[in-house]
Amino acid sequence: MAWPPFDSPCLTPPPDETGLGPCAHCQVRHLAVCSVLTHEEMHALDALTSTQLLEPGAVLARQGDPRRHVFTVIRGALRMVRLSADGRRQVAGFALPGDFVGLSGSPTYLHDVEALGETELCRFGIEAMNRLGEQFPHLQRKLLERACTELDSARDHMMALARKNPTERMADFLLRLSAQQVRAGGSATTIFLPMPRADIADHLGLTVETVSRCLTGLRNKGLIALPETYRVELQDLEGLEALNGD
Amino acid sequence: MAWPPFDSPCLTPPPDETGLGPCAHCQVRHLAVCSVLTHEEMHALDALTSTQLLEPGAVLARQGDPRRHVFTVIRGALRMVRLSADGRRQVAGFALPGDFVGLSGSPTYLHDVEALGETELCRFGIEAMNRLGEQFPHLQRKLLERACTELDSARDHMMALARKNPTERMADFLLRLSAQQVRAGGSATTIFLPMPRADIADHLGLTVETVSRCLTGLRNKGLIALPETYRVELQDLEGLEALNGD
DNA sequence: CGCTATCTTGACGCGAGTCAATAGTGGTGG
DNA sequence: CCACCACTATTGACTCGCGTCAAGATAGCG
Repeated sequence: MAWPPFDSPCLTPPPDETGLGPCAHCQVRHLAVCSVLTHEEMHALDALTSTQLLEPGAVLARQGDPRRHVFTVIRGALRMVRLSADGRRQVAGFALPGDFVGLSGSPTYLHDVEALGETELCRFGIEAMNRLGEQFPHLQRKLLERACTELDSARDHMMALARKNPTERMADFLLRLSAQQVRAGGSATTIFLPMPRADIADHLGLTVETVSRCLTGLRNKGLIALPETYRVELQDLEGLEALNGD
Repeated sequence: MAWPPFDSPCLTPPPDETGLGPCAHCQVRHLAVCSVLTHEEMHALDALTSTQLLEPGAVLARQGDPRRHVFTVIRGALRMVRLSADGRRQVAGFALPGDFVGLSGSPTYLHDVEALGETELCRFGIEAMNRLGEQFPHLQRKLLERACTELDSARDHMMALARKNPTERMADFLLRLSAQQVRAGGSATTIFLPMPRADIADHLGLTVETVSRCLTGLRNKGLIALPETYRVELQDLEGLEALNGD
């Protein structure tokens, strides 16, 4: 399988000469749930986490496997995929740097979790996570906040799937990616797509062909440019927002 | 507007002769998040809650209003409705007895919340709720669990909206209602629909006509019976599950 | 340089939306 | 008690947008 060429900045932590643990140097700490912990509290975290490096396409978790770990994405991207018995595919979402993966009430994973491009992440055991949550109520509070935010965006997406046409869904998707990139300190208008068209299609409840047609449609209207297959320039944010509707 | 005839059992709390507060007598305590609190802890709750009775169609919250309260449904049912600028409508979900309404990260309500039939609920201020969460970490933990469960079911529903045909969505919906009723101690096969067809349609991303056609289709296949407009008999659970797919 | 996988573009058909008519249901007032 | 009205649900006929199928274009990789 061919993968989108990844250009994530290489964020190797600097050598530790401060006596602080690796978590204190974490490149995505300001984005991650761990941001609520003090330096001392993070020492407890250091003992419970390990970083993990995934090759493009590597499978982190398989739908149905016992759910033993949760993750924070440090670099790269993940996709969460559900496959039904008859082969229908749905991408529940993508996780970018700073995102927390694993908020679920199920004892087993409900999605395959796969790396898009080379991806680095931070792994916690679920048990450890729960103990940590009881130990540090503000961490649990932060997790609740995250869960609530994700609920809001899941409901937004339900609205899109239920009531928006393909072009509107595409605009919605691009704007969400843009916002996510801005939060991570990136550009609002130059978007890098870490996933192939098929993933976008399965995320938006469309086919690859329709995704392609929508993109060229938006290009022909002058709302976006497509300098490369995996890069989108948002040329008219207001136009896109108007399209997106509400 | 005409409303489905409600037949919720009348669950007036018995007179208090035990010295315990009203929360201890709550009819849905075993279903609600409050179930994790001890009798003593519930005294703190008694001081912060008030029950509220809504007429059919009453509006509890309006999309865009500042989000000041959260709720537990005691009797009846609520719908959460989002309306876009151009009038497209989506019902994000229904809340039945025991359900907690208000998990969100937004400072304003993202949905209209409206009563289906006469509905009784328990109201908490958000501030009070947050303080209570810090005071009782196991309550916050329970809220996190709820949020995670809701996330799972939101993602299930995303899969349905993105990849299932109308009949499959209908089967999925009926089975979810059935499961919800079982949890509340009701029958698995005799389902009461507290909402009109338009709400089902807007929940499943369909039109009223399609909902109607799907129901008669399922009836003609012998999977369900429709003794009344607002009552469904599930006559072949396995058949429905097979239809639902995955 | 050719192989393979992805993306794009085109032609066609079908399933669900739209529009319209009919049937049912509950509420009200004569 | 029944007639009427307003509203919801059901059913039918038609339309069209998106999925399906098929053919090229493009790009990464050996």
